[in-house]
Amino acid sequence: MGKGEQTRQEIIRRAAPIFNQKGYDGAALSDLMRATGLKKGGIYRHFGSKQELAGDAFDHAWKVATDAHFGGTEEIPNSVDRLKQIVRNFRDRRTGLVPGGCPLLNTAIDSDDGNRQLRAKARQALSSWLDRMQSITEEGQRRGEVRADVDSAKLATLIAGTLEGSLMVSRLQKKEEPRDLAVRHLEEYLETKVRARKSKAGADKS
Amino acid sequence: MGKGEQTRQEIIRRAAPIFNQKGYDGAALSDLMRATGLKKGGIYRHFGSKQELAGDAFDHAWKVATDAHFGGTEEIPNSVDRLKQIVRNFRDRRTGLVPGGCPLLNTAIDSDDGNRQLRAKARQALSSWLDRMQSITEEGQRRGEVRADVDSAKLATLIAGTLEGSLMVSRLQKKEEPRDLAVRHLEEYLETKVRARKSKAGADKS
DNA sequence: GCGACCCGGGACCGGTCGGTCTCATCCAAC
DNA sequence: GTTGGATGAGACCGACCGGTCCCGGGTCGC
Repeated sequence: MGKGEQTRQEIIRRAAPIFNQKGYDGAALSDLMRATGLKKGGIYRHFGSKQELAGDAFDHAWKVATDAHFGGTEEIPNSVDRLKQIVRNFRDRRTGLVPGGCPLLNTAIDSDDGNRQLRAKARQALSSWLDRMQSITEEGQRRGEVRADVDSAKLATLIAGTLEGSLMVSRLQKKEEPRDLAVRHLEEYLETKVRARKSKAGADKS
Repeated sequence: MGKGEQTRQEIIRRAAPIFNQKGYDGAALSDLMRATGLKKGGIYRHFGSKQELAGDAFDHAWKVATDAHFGGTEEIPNSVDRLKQIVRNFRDRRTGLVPGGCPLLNTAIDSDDGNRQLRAKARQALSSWLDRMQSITEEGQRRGEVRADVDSAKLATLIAGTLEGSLMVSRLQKKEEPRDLAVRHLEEYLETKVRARKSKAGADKS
């Protein structure tokens, strides 16, 4: 990686919190200049536009977040346990994330008017998140760990929505309780409505 | 109501969708001028600052929303039924609302950095919303319609968080399904975990 | 019919926005 | 040591920002 690419990555790393905290319009070039220590010329050498930089910054923030939430859960053998761990990570693994709250939530609201590119990125991020959870659920169904009557897409949507909503409430109240509450609620839901019962015979159809 | 006050209200009505869709910074005076048909002088005669107008616009949007969601539910005698109706209204009563999505969600994210005044308004709106749902729950407990072991504050927070999160997902996906999903989920939750069982004797402690 | 006042138009202000361009400097290859 | 591309500084641009102010006109009460 040459020096140019190195600088580019550094700009992205420094700019991501600004965009995540202030939104696209709120993040002025002057803010980005202060955060990076570069002047306009220095920044625009590496990015064709503010939009391009914002897009890369979102990708970075989202990658950091998903790595934190999914990382290390591949080793959990049981699908339901894995989903529960992912949900818990949402509450417990907050350090190292890009400051400013969930990039998806922020960008979704921020790009609700206009900003096509950012909106597309947010949509893609959401659907890839849902896909991952859906896949885990479906694998669990194949292995008999998840009830056959669970709709994997709906489950993923319910989890994502509940987590994101509680996150907004938590941020607004500056309290951790709402997030914790949502996590516990989803844990119980996963345990009682998603996990296949062990004892009862003939629960699945083969 | 004199002409001045009439104009003031008209400005608020016209400005509310702009702020709700574009956010505080995104709503330029030029946008507000176009929406109201007035020039700067005409607007600034009635409001001391953009902040003041934005605050009034938020109050208006929030009032419209809460009226839509709570309106008419006072007549429902059973508390659990009333909560269920409020939840359903969140999905069904979309017409007449200020365009741009939930003002609380938008303003909470929008004011996450800086903007103290708007943030305070969002916090107040949330807590008043929670309070109303909490009061309904507690009245239900007094009347034996709601289980005694339900934590009314936590229930209210869970409902609000779940609804808001699903709303964000719905808006991002431009689909109604996530919102419908959250409503159904909460309905079931209210029915199975909140409503007091009729049959079993000695369920409460007196 | 007159005077006071309420109202809105629109020129004007300093500041900041995103973006462009030129040029000095740095560093590495030869 | 020389040269050439990579790099970043910073002046500059037109547009637009929120906000102020004054003035003309309409509208009241009297």
